[in-house]
Amino acid sequence: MKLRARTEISAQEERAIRAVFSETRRVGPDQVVVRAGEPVNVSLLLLSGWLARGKDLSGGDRQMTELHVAGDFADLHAFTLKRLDHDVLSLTDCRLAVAPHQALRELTEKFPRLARIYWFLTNVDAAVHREWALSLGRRSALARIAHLFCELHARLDVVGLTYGDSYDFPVTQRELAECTGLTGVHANRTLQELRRRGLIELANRRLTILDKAGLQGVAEFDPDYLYLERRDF
Amino acid sequence: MKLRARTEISAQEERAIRAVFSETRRVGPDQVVVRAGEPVNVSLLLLSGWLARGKDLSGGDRQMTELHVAGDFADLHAFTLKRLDHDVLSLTDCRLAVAPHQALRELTEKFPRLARIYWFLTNVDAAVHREWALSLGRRSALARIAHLFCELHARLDVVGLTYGDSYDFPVTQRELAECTGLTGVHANRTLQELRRRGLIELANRRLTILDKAGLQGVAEFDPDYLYLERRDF
DNA sequence: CGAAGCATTGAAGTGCGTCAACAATCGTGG
DNA sequence: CCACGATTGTTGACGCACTTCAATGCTTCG
Repeated sequence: MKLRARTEISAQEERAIRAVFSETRRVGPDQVVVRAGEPVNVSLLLLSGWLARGKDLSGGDRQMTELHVAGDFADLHAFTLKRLDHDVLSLTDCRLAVAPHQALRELTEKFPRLARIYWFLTNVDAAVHREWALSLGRRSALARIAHLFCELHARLDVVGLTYGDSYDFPVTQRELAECTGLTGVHANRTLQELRRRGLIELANRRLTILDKAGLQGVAEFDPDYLYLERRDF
Repeated sequence: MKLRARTEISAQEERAIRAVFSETRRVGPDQVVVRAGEPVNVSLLLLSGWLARGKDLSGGDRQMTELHVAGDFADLHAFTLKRLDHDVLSLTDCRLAVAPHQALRELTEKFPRLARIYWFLTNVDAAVHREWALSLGRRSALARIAHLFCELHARLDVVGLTYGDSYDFPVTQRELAECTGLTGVHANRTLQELRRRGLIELANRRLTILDKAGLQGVAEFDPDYLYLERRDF
């Protein structure tokens, strides 16, 4: 569904893609799904739930580098890297489809177009990293959180997980702070400021964007970096 | 040279790679080499000089997302993305080799192994982005700059551009600040603190690491994220 | 040689961090 | 179904790392 939002996938390609996944796996919340540094020979497609990628410093501080939702190939880059420089963490219960690298290698050799599509997906992840770097380096706390909420709405919309201007947001304030380079306390105060301005509602793990133009304005959000438009490969 | 530092390249592969580049181009310092959003159908291998990738906010603030040195394929990800979400900027005089995407496509279809190698290179760029996100989100100004100096030493070493513990560093303090999410003023003060601690020397666009263990300690630098080890593809 | 960019310094301000306490909610076992 | 501990969210007081503004000297280069 996520691929078809961007390009045509033939029946033959779809069969080949489905054949890559050897099994599905379930993990509970707050698990280390893949640990940094360990050799990996499979990649994980997230079917449901939320994952995060995060790097730790020795002092205990953690920086998330991306959030993943259903449809995301969470560690496809491990196909070429063979180990990860960060942990993959489950934020909720998750269902994962497992793609052995050997099968991915055969798929991409047989279907160079699919290789380009998967390569593209990892490059979009890199584009998300760059946008986060811009947030972390130059945006205020208010704009960082606003921007993240805009990004997630756009990405969840692709896979049909938005309900108008709202979506499930099962991320704790501490985790949100770990994404935005803030402390939990300040993330809390910033959320309250977003509420006070009438931009969002956030309660019971459900986020509603009350003023989309206002939120996007605060964030200077422009979805170009998500490369959502349809295209040839 | 950069590829051969990591893996074997056969004579046949080398010929095919060389044939991809159609021409070389020169640009002066402080030029926009590729502008965000514009369609691109070539990628640029940096032969000499320094490039940066940067994103701007409306207020005039700029965040660099990566620095590039000789041997780097500065916008290889454009091969799959077809436009960039950021500008590519020249910091110095640069020589660039131009790789048309059509030729890259033929190369990667004919040599799936080279496709994986190039895919790998873009994924290493993403790993650098993640490390920068960790710096921007969680490291102090001192650690951010120290970390960048460690990263550049490791990367320049691969292509033979270090002289022991020093290397040419033609980056202004303003540009350094744009990389590290600081103001120029604070980058200046932080550099002085690094000098005061006897960790570095920086003068005449030449950086010398006086205390490598000390600098790496301040930065919590671990080169694993650069994926420099030799490997099969 | 002059202008423009770059590096440096000082003084003052602020956005976010830290510490600490408490409230609300969740999850789990009895 | 309730009890209770643990996690999450909220609030206040205070501190500090970094920013802002402004001025001055230093390079660089046409």
